[in-house]
Amino acid sequence: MGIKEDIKQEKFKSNREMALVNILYTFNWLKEKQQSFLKEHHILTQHYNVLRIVNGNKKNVVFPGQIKEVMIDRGRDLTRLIDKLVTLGLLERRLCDSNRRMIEISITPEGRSVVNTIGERLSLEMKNFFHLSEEESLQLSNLLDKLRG
Amino acid sequence: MGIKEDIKQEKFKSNREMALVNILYTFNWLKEKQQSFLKEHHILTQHYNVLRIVNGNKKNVVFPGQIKEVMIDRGRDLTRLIDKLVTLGLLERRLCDSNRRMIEISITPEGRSVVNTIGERLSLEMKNFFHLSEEESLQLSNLLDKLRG
DNA sequence: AACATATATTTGTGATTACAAATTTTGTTA
DNA sequence: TAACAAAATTTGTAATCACAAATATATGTT
Repeated sequence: MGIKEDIKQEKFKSNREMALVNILYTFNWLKEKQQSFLKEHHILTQHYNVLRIVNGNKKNVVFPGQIKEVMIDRGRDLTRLIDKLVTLGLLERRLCDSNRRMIEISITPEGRSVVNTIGERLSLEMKNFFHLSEEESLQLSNLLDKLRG
Repeated sequence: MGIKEDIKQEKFKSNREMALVNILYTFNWLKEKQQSFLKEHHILTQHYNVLRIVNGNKKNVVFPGQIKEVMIDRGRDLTRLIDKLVTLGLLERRLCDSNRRMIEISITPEGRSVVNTIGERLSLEMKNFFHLSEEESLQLSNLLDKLRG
C-alpha cells in the first residue's frame, strides 16, 4: 500500500507532486493517531504542543511570544489556546513585573503530569505505528530539511 | 538550517521523534506556501482539494461520498465545503435521479478554469520552493509510504 | 405491506481558527 | 517631554471544524 492506492490516484505529474501529496496525507494520518491519545485528556494537538513547549523550557516561565517562535504550527490565536489550558488548570498566567506588555506563562504540577504522561505513551505507541527504523527516520528528516532548504 | 534550528530544539529523544516533528513542521510550511496562492482566488486549501478531485474525475459527475473516499484530509464537513464552492459558482449540485439519497456534483467552466490556473501556477512555483530532485522526491515518498506501513 | 437496517447526506451546535483592529506599555527622538 | 513608532498581547468577528444527531431514501426480511 502506497499513496497511489490510498488516495486512488494512479499517476502524478511528477515525483515532486507525489511527495507533496504524500506529506499532506501522512500528516493527516499521523494527526489522527495522535488525536486518539489526546482525546482521553480532553485536549487537542495544538494544546499538547503548547504544553510541551512550556514544559520543555528550562526556565520556569515563558512568554507567549517565545512560544509563538517555536511552535510547529505558527502561533495563531495563542491567547485563546492558553486560555483553554488555564481553564483546565494546566497553565498559569501572571503579569510580568519588568515589562508589563508581557505575560508570564508557567505550567502547573497537573500540567506537568499530563504532558509527561502523554509524552511517555506517545513514545511507546510510536513503535506500533511509526514503521521506520532509526536510520530511516534520519534519512526522512534529512530529506524534509533539504526540501525546505 | 534543519528542523533543530527551526524550532530551536537541540535534542530529540530519538530520530523517530525528530522525523515526526519534522513532518508536522514541513506540512505547515508547505501549507503556508500554498495558501499564498489560493488567497488570490479567495479559496482555502480544503476548497482547492475538493475542486481538484471533482475536476480530475473522468466522469462529469461525482458524489460527495466518492469525494470523501479520496480526500487527503478526510472529508469532514464536506457538505458545507461544497456549499461554499457552489456559492462561488465553481461547482454545481443536482439531485441524482437513480438514487435520490445522492447528490450529483459537477464542476462549472469557471471552476475548471480556476483549478487549472492554480494547478499550473503551483507546478511552476514548486520548482522554487520544493528543493528536492525527482530522485529524492521518490525516496521521500517511499519512506512516507513505509512509515504508514 | 410492515419493519428493521443500511446508506448518503444534511443540520445543529459549540469550539477553534484566521485576520484585522484595538489595547497597553515601552523605546526613541525631535 | 510630548509625540510617535514599535512591541506584546488581546479582542471582535466571521468563517471553518468536529462531532453527534437528524433526515431521507433504499434494501432486505418476515
